Amino acid sequence: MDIPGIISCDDELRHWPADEARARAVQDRLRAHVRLDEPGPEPGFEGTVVGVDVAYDDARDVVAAAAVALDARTLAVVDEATAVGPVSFPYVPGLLAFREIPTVLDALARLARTPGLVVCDGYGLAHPRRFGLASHLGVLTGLPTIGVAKNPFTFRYVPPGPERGDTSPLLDDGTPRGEPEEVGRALRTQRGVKPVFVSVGHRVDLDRACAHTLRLATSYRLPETTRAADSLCRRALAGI
DNA sequence: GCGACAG
DNA sequence: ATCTTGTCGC
Repeated sequence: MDIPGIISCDDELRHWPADEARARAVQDRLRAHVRLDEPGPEPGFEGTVVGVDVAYDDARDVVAAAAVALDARTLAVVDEATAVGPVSFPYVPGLLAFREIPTVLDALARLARTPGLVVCDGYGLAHPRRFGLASHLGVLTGLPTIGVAKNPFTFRYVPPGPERGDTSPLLDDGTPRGEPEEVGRALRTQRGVKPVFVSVGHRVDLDRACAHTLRLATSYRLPETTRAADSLCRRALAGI
């Protein structure tokens, strides 16, 4: 596919941080490129919604990434791609992107079409430095991205109502002035089931991020994009 | 210093 | 994320 690339991916990968301090500095630098002023594609837009995910085998130092493209209107799978690579960074809360992004970019590059929206497994704005993996992937590729996570990380939320589509704010209480800040939303995608945690990545607003997530979570708690990508990267890892 | 902590 | 069997339920 064609990567619009707000930031040159190749350049960024050559300068991949060697330690945690440099990784945080990279986040602080790239954060300025996040665009929060665009609504993003409408749910059901003409194009593809792409789910990305990775699976690890730390013992063999291997990470497998998958990108699965669904037709945004019908949710039918129209393309799939995988990539494998070395585990380039340890797991450190707040630095997850450095572990996943290089291989995810390889998988994305193998798709035939440019995604209209990328759905990540994790956070975007809901991050200690407001630059989670969805933001990071968005800035490197220039693509609209959102983050859908299974856990609230360090943030607080009051459980949303019990019905599908009910939401409540995801709050950061650790702000400098002590005033809670909404960094995302808890979204109930199935009646009576634990919510997912949605945050903005790049070039999509929170309302649309939630609308897309709900539309993609047709029958299960998680969006079909995430389910498909999770399944594919596991199969890819098992096949090595 | 201690505990918590997306995947 | 990953280590891991059976088991309860629709």
